[in-house]
Amino acid sequence: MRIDTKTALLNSAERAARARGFDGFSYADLAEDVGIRKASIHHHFPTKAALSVALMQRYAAEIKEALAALDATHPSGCARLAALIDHYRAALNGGKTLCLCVSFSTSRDSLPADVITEIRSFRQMVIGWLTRTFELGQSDGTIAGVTMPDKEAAATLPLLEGAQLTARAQENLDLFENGVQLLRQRLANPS
Amino acid sequence: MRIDTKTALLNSAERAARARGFDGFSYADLAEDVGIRKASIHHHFPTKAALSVALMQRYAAEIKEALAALDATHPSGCARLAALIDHYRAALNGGKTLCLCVSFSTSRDSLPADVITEIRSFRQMVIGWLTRTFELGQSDGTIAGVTMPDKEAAATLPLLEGAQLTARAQENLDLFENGVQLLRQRLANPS
DNA sequence: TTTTATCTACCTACTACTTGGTTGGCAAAT
DNA sequence: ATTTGCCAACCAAGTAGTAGGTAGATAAAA
Repeated sequence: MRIDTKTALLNSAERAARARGFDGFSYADLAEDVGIRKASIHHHFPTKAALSVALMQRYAAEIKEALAALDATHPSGCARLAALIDHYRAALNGGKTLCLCVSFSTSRDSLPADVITEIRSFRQMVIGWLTRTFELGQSDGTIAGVTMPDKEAAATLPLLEGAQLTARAQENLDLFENGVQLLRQRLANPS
Repeated sequence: MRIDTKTALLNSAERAARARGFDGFSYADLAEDVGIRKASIHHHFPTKAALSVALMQRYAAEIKEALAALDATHPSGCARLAALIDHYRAALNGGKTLCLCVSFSTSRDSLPADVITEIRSFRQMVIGWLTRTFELGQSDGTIAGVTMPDKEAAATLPLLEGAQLTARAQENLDLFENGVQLLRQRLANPS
């Protein structure tokens, strides 16, 4: 099944951005990857800034769906949290890529204001989800030691992102696991 | 007092790298900042890769000294940890810069292998220091809830780094504080 | 002390690409 | 007929770097 060029470009750009950051890839990289001329990309994305907006919006929509799916398929707080940890681990692609939000954050000065706003919304959304998850884990007793779910959430997202960074720098998933080990140990019995 | 050009270049490059990442600044930026011709920079740093090595080595040496100074001036576990948290907060420069290690991590594909190795050593050094700090905090009773100092350390560095990322993306120090709030609450009475 | 040689650190001019983008055109699909 | 999506050709600015040269400082020799 052939996908449309615009989607192929978004996929290619996302891989590149998550591996090398916004300043680390160019339209020439995408052109080669997708198999069209560099100038043709402008038909779909007139500027690199526009591309970054599209990337971030798509990424946020996708994780929104993913979080909803986690809610639907995991009944307990601990199971949900474990699933999110695994989601962040999987986003590493064996240590080759980061979450888009993370990779964009260090080159935020190169990004349009819209994307900075989207990044903020993205993090707020995930922290909101984490807050509810810690609340659930507190009430169903499957996450140990939760006294302030909102503060747990506010600490957990930077932990996941920082652990991604470490693992990405060394291309080593064990380093992600080292970072989240204590958190995993608080989970009753994720299933 | 005039500093030597090489040091001025390192200072300029460090500011730029910590603000915009390795791929986000060029020799032209440094030339303008320091006030010499771009081509002259090659006299001091033959390649951008060599510059990155020098930057990382200097940064690691500086934080090594900083950690030793924290040890000397803060007798309790909680005081030391609080001081490190403040160090990472101060490295944000009001939200304008990141720790060099963090800013380099997302563009690690652009960096020489030596720097990747240095980044790993840097993080190990900080985690080692954190481990000893949590051990101290456990034995002197000034950090609450420490059962496994090494695992605490392994979680704390990514938390600090992730919290930096969040604050940098939005240029808002409150977001750093939100991330480390729970950790701060475990500190008895830092002084 | 003066002169000479060497070193350091800068310069100009240049290289070979590379970057994100513009423009006009054409072929295929609708 | 119109729209979509690609092309080639091009643009101006930018990238990391090379090479030869010069001025000033410093050290060594006369």
